[in-house]
Amino acid sequence: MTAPPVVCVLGPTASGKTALALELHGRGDVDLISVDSAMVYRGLDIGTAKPEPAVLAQHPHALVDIRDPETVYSVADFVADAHRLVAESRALGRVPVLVGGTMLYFKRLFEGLAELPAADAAVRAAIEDEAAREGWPALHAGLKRVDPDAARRIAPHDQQRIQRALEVYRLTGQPITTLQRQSGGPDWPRIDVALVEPDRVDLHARIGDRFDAMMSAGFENEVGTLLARPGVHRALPSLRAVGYRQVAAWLEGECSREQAVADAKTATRRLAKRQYTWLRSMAGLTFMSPHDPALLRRISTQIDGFLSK
RNA sequence: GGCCAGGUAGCUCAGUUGGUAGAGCAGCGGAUUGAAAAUCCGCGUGUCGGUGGUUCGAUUCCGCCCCUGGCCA
Repeated sequence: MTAPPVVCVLGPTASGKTALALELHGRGDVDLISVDSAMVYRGLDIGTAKPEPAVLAQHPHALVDIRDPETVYSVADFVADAHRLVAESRALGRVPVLVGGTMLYFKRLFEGLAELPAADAAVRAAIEDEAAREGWPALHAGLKRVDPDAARRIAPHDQQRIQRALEVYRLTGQPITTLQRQSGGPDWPRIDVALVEPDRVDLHARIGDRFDAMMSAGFENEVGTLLARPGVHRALPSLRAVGYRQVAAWLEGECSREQAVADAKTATRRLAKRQYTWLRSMAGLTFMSPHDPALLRRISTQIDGFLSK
């Protein structure tokens, strides 16, 4: 018997991925695995467009609600979790369906993640301290001395990447560029689908309407509840997610509600734009429209083709 | 109907003493290896309301028309 293929459904925010996932799950031999850096957090529900608990009970999604919002989930955590879940699923002869919009997670899952040290809070704090005094371009210049290749591809104000590269160098004594060479992806047979709304204007309209609906559904209370947790603060990845960041700014008096709503919609549109950029850069994707009436059948036929081989 | 103020990028506006125009926001393109819904890099996208006139040349000056807002009737 051939091992089942791995189905990957990638799509920008508000593109209809969840609806497709639920339909695919109806096949019966499918295990859903979420690829979403925000849905991993418990308590981030409305703002992440997470399916209702009743829906999740009927159509279980792995990697949803697996972390508290005061913790950090990383691409390395995801890659490890996804490998384990995919292996478990295929060992049972079932079809793993990875669905989501966090393109970096897909990219690193497909191409492999180098063996690098995990984030180190103390080292990061030290680097941030230096940046506050000298500015990121100064740290970038320092990076240039130990890892010229990294400095060349990282911009002088790209604080996140400068910080990571310096962190890895301080922890290992080796340039991140050298360490990143060792990586390779799994050799699963894959069916990769990019679910993309053909008209960006329509997507923008949907994003606006969806955020308004989130506000009507009590999104500000959700953010308020999160902020009330003792360990939660706005610098956390969970609270920096689109929508959460803008509403938190309003709730803490930095802007009006109206401004927060407008900013949240803008941030969502920009997120979608970056997701389109990822999709265009990734090879081997089959682009499909969420409006395609034969969408489910087309994917299902491909899965059956693999299974009958 | 009369008077006044406006009409310049998707929006809010600046500007050109006459040489076809630029900011902010929005938008678009790109990068992406343990925070990625993050973090960065790049790009003005325009019948200067319309139409005649003056001029070598009009978005700019003049006439008429249209539209918007305000005041007076």
